[in-house]
Amino acid sequence: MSSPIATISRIGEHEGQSVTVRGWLYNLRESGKLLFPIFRDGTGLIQGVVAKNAVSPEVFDAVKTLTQESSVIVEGKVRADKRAPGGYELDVSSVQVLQKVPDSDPYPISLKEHGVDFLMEHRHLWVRTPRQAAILRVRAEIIRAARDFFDERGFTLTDPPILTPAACEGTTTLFPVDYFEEQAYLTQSGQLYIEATAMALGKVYSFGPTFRAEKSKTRRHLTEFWMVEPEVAYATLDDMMELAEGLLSFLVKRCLDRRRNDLQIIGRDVAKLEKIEPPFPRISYDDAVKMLQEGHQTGALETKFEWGGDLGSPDETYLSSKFEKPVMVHRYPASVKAFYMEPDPQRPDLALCVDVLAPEGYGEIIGGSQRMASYDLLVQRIHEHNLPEEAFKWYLDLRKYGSVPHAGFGMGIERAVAWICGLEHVRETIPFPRMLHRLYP
RNA sequence: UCCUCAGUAGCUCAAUGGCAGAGCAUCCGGCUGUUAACCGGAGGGUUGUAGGUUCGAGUCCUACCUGAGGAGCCA
Repeated sequence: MSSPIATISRIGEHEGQSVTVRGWLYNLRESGKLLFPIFRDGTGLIQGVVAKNAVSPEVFDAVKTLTQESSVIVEGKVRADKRAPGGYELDVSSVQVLQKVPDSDPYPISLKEHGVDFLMEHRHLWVRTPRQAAILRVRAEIIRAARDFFDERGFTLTDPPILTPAACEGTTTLFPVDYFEEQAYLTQSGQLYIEATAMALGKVYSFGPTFRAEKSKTRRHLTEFWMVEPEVAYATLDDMMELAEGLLSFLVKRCLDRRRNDLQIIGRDVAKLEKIEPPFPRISYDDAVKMLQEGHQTGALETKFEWGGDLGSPDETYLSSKFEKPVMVHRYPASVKAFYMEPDPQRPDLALCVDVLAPEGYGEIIGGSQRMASYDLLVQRIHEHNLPEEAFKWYLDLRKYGSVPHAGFGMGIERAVAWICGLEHVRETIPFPRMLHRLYP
């Protein structure tokens, strides 16, 4: 193979030249003495053409007997052709088969439809299909964009620990870990720790995995997922809402700019994404309750929503369906929210918090709040929630030594990817999803 | 934890209580422009597991296992 190695996504740069493509056989069609192998290299697909009278019998035979996903290095001349899916074809001159998938044990994932369980059981192979690869590229773009967003705004990345001594919020179920014969847990949020680094560096963020041992079985849940969490000293709830709408708009715009082709492969209606720009609608919890009660009267919602409760999944879906942009619901009753949230000075029964609900029924993708600044009130809340004060001693220190108003939020990467890609389920947004009843592969 | 649904060929699915079937994949043959190619042929089965009803169970009943969707909780 003497010709230069080409990348399929940029094969057009080599039009008229002989190139080497290193990849796998995606599919093979034949018509008599013509073979149409389609190769993939991780960046795209290109159709090869092999005519029996144009190559040696060895080359023709080698391609003719190729099986799906066999690894091959092929050499050929790039030619523009309107009949080809990518616009270019490869006139194959030679082929080197690295490993042929045996006839006796063919590649399990065919080009036909498959069931969810089968695909999940073969996730290590499923990621090779063009649609899954496109989703993973969009995920990578969203992660890169999120980091760019915060880096460009003067935030410092500070990584919180993954092994923690106690629950951060004391609400959800944690995965226990034996830590040298001491009980430890996998983190469910880095928030408490980045509150500490925010007091050191001003504007910080974390990006890392989080773990929830909840027995949730829905299209929105994973037991292991990734979160981006900014935390800002001297910031208020309003600052956070502005930051959140800025972040989401930035992520969407970046995907439209750089991953439009992948969104097309996935089948995303990008017209809906084009509308995502600031400002986002802001509604108070009180307003949300009114809307939900109207929804019940018109028959759109089964149960009547009473003031004081947390929003359920159908409630979130209903609210978000009323807007084309993400909607920010703020100031929930303090009783349904976490212990560390600052009360609204106008109405102390409310928490200065916000949930951002993505449109098209994707539900909550961001949750944030202004954090409690008062030492005494925080101690009181820790007791009210029956949390061990000893474990929060260091956290209380932050209120003892130069306490300031501060705020932050967390965005679930997988939910954001699911929304931007328009997916039915978050399990397709991460290479190897961890769910209830799913630890393999 | 609760509710609903589903387990039949490697995959996707059929089969009124009466002989276990099709498409795809694999193999063989045909076709010089195929687009999840097409046409002809071949091989491929402990119907999730264990019991029960029946002359006879993939089908009906009971329990269990596995998975999916939803609720609660959350990002």
